[in-house]
Amino acid sequence: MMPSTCAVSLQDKAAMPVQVIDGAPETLLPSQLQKVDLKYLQVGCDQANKYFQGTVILFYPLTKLGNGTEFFKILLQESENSCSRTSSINILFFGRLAEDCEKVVHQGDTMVVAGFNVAKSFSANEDDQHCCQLEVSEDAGSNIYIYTKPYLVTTSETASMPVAPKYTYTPLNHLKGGTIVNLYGAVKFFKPPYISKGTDYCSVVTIVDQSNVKLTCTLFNGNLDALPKIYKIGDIVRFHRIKTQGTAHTEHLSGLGLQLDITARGNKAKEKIREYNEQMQGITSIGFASLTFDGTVGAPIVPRTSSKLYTFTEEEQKTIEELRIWAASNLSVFGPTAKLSGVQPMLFFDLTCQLLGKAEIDGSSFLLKVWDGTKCSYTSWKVLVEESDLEGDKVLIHRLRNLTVDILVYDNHVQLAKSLKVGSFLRIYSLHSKQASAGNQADVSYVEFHLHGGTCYGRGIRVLPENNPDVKELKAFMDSVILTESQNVESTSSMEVDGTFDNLSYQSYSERCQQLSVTVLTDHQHLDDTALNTILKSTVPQQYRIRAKLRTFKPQNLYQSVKLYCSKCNSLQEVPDGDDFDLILRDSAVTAPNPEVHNALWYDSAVWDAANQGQRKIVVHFVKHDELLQEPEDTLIMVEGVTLKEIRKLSRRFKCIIPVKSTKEDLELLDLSAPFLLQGKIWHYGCKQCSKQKTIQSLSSLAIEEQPSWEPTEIAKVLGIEPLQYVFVMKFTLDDGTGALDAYLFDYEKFFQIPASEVLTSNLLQEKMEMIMSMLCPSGTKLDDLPWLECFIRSYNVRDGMEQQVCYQIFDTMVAEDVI
DNA sequence: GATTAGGCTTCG
Repeated sequence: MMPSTCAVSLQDKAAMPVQVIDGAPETLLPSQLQKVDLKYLQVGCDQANKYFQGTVILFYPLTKLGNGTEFFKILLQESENSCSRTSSINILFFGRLAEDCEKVVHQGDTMVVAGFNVAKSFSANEDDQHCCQLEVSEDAGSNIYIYTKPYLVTTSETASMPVAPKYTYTPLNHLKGGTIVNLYGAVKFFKPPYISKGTDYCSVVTIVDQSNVKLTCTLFNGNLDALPKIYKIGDIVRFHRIKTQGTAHTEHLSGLGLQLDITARGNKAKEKIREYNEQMQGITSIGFASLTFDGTVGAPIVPRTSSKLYTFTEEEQKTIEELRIWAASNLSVFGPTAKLSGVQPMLFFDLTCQLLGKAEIDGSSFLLKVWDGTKCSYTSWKVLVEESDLEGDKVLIHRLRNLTVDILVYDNHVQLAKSLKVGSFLRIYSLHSKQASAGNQADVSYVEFHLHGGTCYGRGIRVLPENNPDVKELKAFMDSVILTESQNVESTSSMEVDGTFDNLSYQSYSERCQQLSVTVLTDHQHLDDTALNTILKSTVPQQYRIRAKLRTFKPQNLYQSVKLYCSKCNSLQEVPDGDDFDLILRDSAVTAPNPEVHNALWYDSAVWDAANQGQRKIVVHFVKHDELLQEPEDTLIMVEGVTLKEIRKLSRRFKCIIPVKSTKEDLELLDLSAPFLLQGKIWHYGCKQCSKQKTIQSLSSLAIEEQPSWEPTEIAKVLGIEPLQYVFVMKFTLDDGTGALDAYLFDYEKFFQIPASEVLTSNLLQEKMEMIMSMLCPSGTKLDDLPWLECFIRSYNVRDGMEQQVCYQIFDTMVAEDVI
């Protein structure tokens, strides 16, 4: 190959059909050669001494024809756009020329084709492609000159390249339909790239320039990066090779020899060419390229592009700055951006944020957990999601839970949302902050964040690069937030007992806290914690997972926490103490036993004289089974005339004891202030309000059963008694630093793993419960040093006369096993 | 190898 100098004539190089020359084409071409204009190119014209010059837009793979001849095809765009609607033409290479050319040609090269045949094109189906094609081969004496990128220079090369770019830019008021043009404009409106229903990404961009004429461009590309990187209204764009379609279009068809061609392609083609909405529009055509610049006046002029090669001159810098200045005063660039702290309900706004977590909700909705370093001034909703479905750093999400908002994106945005990487910075356009409040609590409202389906108003999501100035600013702010936050964590951790936390990461600290939780959830583990202040502001009823400390509890005397509860009338009552029972027993002992009711079919009766107690007689009725007495430990007895001391003694021996007294006709239960059944240390009471007592004879139905189990519930049932249940009722004052609330614990056995029915009669169980409470809430301890409790609570309304009150109840929670 | 969308807020 010849050295790349300019002082070489074409004739000297004629022996080499494909030449690569590093220089400007005009300086090398002999004067006798005439440049042809596509406008005047026709089949049959004499093409001797003619050459065509264009830019390589596209080339196809080298192939072999049926006869074995090498074949290569490129698309050349006329270097100086003649404003005709045909600006490009196919060049077909045959034989050695095809091979040689394929080896050296690059997209963007300028090519001069001399010595060609003109033939009718069978593949020119684009509106801007010429109906003819140029055929070149060695046999035809063709010469190809390739000028490597004389018009395409990078900014760094600008200084050393004396060749000025030849691009011309059409002002928007000078646009004609059906042309391929280069444009500058300020972005007045845009839709961030979204996945179209076809095969490409689509982005709609409306630009405007100093002529105040706007043009809406519909841009397609299979490669997301090839679409303009517009981040906000007011950005400046430069489009190369954009095709216009519009009103003036049909006028230009005449005289170009295209009318016939279109007719030949039928009505469908006509339909396609017809303008949309009688408006000029821009559309991507082959070779479309764009540069995007920040629209801020005075900001560095750094083009955003995926292309490594692009022209860029000082003159263009001037154009951009002029457009910036014009746009600043003529374009409303105040986008509806907002920080979370400034979010108002019922608003559409653009949010710049970082993605912390994501989760698929269903086919048409997707959850994004984001933050922007500020705290939403409204209570924002939390979308329930299985923890296992949530992608992201759960510790970080938990840590930033008060600064994080949940956004649901719908329909067409789901696919894009799925592809987002956790940690990336996003701008979410036209995000809807929707106020929601539930029913009777209109004053307690919260904000939901939706990115509705569709692309109206530019609704969509765009990933911002890390070097974006807004992202840089956001990151710096977030770093300061994290630092402040972690200092708070440090100060908390340094108070921890062993003092070894100080150098641990937040994650270790968090894990340690997790371990230190003295309670565990028995369900709902997948739910996120909700801050107490959020709960206090939220509608009722709802359920939450919380993490809080037990500041104090009531009653402090733990025996007072055990109550009797009727699940039928929801009443709670104190557990009568032994003295009450003793009095009732003494009272009933006054009534003499009735010997007439002794020894029935289903029980045997035995009478004793109470030692040293005068007239008092003790009667024990042994309930039989299958007409036989059972072993004492399986036996139900009914007793008359006993004292508390005696009945306790008996209850150690017999499985079940029913205290009774005699009437004239039968035996009957004592007053329901007394237990209707004693089983070991457990005394069973019935609800005075709900019980409808039946006769003692009803017990016989149980006695005849094959294996009478003497279950208290069954005994109660046949006797018409509504049994009361032992429950722990306590009030926990919980505090998580954001707020405090009183939550009731209403527990039969689960929370403490101690049956409420047994605790009053067991010193061991009482000690155990005291120990547990001293673990949950050690007395004389500062809040910071208290252990964490993981709890599940529900809110509910309680009507007290005219007043309605919100209450909270702990459930599905138990004391951790290692605490017990 | 054409098609996609064609600005103008919401089911959730």
